[in-house]
Amino acid sequence: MSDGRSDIHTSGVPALCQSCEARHNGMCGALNAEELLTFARHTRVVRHGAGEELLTEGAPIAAYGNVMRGVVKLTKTLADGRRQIVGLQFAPDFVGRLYADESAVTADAASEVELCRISKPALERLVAENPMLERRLLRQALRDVDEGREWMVALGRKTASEKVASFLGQIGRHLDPTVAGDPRGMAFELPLTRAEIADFLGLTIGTVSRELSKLKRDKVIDVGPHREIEIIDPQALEHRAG
Amino acid sequence: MSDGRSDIHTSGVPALCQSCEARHNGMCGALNAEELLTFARHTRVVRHGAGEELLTEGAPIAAYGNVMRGVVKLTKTLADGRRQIVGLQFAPDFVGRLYADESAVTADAASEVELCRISKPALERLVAENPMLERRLLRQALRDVDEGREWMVALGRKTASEKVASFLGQIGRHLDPTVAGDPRGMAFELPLTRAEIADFLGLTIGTVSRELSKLKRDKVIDVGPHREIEIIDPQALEHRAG
DNA sequence: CGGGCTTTTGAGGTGGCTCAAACAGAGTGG
DNA sequence: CCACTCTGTTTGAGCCACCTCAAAAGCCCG
Repeated sequence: MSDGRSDIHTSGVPALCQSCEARHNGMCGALNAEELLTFARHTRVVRHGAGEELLTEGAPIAAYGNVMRGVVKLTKTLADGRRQIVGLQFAPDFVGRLYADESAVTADAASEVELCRISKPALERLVAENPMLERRLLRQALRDVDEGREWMVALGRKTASEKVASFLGQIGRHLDPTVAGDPRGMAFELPLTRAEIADFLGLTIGTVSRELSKLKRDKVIDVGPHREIEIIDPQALEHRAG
Repeated sequence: MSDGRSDIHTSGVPALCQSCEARHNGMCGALNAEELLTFARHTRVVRHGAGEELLTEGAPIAAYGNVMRGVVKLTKTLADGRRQIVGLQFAPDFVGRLYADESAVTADAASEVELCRISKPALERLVAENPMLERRLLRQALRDVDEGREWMVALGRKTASEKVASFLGQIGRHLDPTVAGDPRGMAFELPLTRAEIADFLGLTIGTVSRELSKLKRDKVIDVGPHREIEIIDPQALEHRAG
C-alpha cells in the first residue's frame, strides 16, 4: 500500500524516471514532473557492455549521461601508455564535462552499464533555462573535486597496503552506504580487474595481488573466485587505510 | 588616453573591483555594475602573511574568498602527519567549498596573499539569487576537477624527475600564460618551499632537491638563490615532464 | 578438454626514502 | 662588521618498498 505522497510525486513522471536514482539523489532531482517530461524527450537509455568506450581523451564530447546502473571509469593516459584512473562514477553520477569541447579523460564502462543519455546541445540548453539543474551539476562537480582530492592523498602519501585497504573501503561504502561504521562485514563483487585497481592506485598488478593476499592471510577480507570480496573485519580494514 | 569602452564598463563599478582579476576572468565577471555594488557591500579585502591559515581541515567554513594576489595552497593531512597538497589557487580563483559545513582541506597562504573575503551566508544568498554567479562557480569547480585529475596522473604514474619537470611547467604557465609554447625561457620566484613542493608531488624534500640539481646540471633550468628559477630550455623541460 | 584470460607468487633489481651531515641566507644582537 | 641562530637547502650513503620479469596456476568459454 503506497502512501499518497508518492502518488503525487509520480503522477505525470515518465515511467523510466520513476525508479531512477538520478531523480532522487542525482541531477534530475532538480526537475518537477513537467520538466522531467521535457527532459525525457531528449534522453534515451543506452546500454554498454564492459569495456565499451563512452568518451575519448582529447576527442569531442557528443553527449552527456547519467549512470543508471554499473560503474564507469575515467582514465588518463600518458604518451608511453602509462595509465591512471582518475575517477569512478556510480549511479546516479553525471558523466561528461560541461562547457568543454573535448574530453580530458577517457570514459569506459567498467562493468555492464546503463546510461541515461542526452545530447550535448540539448543538455546545455536545458541547463541554461533551468538554474536548479545547474545547481545540481555544481554539487556533482564539487563532489568530484572532493573525491579527487581524497585520492590525491592516497596516491601521493599512502603505502601500497594503505592504498588497497582504502580502495576496498571506498568501494564497500559506495555499494552499500549503510556499512560505513558497521562492525559487521559485507560481500560484493569488485567492479574492476586487478589491472584496473592497479591503474587506480598507481601500483602494479603484482603489488595489488600481493596486498590482497596479505589481507586475506590476516583474515581482514576473504577473496573468492571471480572478483568476489568479502570484508570480514571492517574495523581492521579501516585501520589499515591510514 | 583611455578608450570609451572602459568608461562604460567602469562607470558605477566599485573602485576595488575595477582592476580586480576576478571581475575579468573570475567569479565576479558574472555581475553587472549594479550587482557588483551590492556584492561589494558584503566583501572586504583582507591580507594574509605567508603561512597564515585561511581554512582548517574538518573545521566549519566561516567565509569564502577570491584570491586577488599571491598563492593559496590546499592541503590534506593524514592522522600521522603525512601531508599532501591537493591544490594551488592563484588569482582570480575562488577559495572555499560551497554547500559544505566543514572544509575538507586546510587552506593557507603560501605567499603573502590578498583575498576578497565574503561571509558564507552572504555569498550563499547572492548565489541563490543570481544564476550567473552559480555558473561561474560551476566553471571554477570544473577547472578544479580537471586540474586535480591532471595531478592524479602525475602522482600515480610519473617518476620523480617527471613530477618536478611537470611542476615547473605548470607554475611557469600559471605565472605567465603566454609562455606555453614559447621556446624562449622565463624566470620566476617559486611560491613554494622545497618541503611544500615535496608535499605537492608526493616526494621528499631530498628527492625534489636532487631533481632540481639534476635539471640545473643538464642546463634545463637555472636555480638562483631565494627560490628563483630560470627556465633555460622550455622544450627540454616539457620533454622531461612525461 | 584445450586455449585464452586473469590472478597469484617468486626472485631479483632499483627508484626514491631514511638518516645524517654540511652548507647557505636572512635576521638579530653585540 | 662580525658572530650566532634559525630556517631552508644540498648532498651523500645505505636500505627497503615496490617494480620488473617470469613462471605457474585458476577460471571461463567454446
